Amino acid sequence: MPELPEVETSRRGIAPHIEGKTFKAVVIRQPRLRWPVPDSLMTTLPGLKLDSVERRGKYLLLKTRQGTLILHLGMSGNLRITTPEQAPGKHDHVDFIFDDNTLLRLNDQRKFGAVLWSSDPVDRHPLLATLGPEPLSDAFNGDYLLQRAGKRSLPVKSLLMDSHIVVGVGNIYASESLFMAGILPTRPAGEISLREYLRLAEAVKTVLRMAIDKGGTTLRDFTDAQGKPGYFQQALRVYGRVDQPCLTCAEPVQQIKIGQRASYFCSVCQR
DNA sequence: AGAGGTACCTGGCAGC
DNA sequence: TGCTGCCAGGTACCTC
Repeated sequence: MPELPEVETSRRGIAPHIEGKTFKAVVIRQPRLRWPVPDSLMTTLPGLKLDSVERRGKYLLLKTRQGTLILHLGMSGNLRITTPEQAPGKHDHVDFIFDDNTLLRLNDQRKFGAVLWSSDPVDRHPLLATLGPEPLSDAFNGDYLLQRAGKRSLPVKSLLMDSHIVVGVGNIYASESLFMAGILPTRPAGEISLREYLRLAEAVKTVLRMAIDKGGTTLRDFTDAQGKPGYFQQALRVYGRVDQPCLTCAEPVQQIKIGQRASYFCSVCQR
């Protein structure tokens, strides 16, 4: 799925088309996503003005004065700006139609995504309240990582992918950031030095910023709001490159499983 | 508290 | 061709 750069690409793609417009109708073709899509959206949303499209971690927040529509793209979700004349495809589960007939369409083959409504302040929603800091904020830095790692024994890659530690870093960018920082993904989080965590925090920021600049990574089906793929996959240094030469030292890139997820690294460049 | 595994779902691919 | 098993960008929830 969409990790932070892909969600941010979606946000930037949809925002200019829908901000300031008023919801006219909601069509729910498939309510069985990660959690049931609430029926009440069909009566609650029409007539509400969308003030802004924001992002918290991998959640998109469509804010109105009366509450916030929370969208999550799961592993395979996509948002598309289109029109009601465009017939829905197989996995087009929910449509949001605005007063000028602009249509925001959620497609999600694997149905791990979510569409929820929060009438309370959205940062207090149970899914958002316990999230870690944004990786591109000053709150995320080497000192913070060292403090959160404590004496924990879990692999540093798993720490980085825990949204309660830091949001937005998924399986691709965890491998890429650890490569850039020169740290083995298997190292116990509690045994990593401040110096290394300072490097790691900077690497995470750099990798995410570069990926956002390229419109995200498209491995199979991620596209932006206009249906175009991202281009960061061309810049991946280790992810998906098992047995291919390391771009720094030519040693073959290795693949192992960490917490059931494929993890890629160079055993020479990362220590 | 922390670590590890399972579950949700669809579809593509390798291997037999 | 068809079956089986495995894999995929996430993450809440369960058990130990």
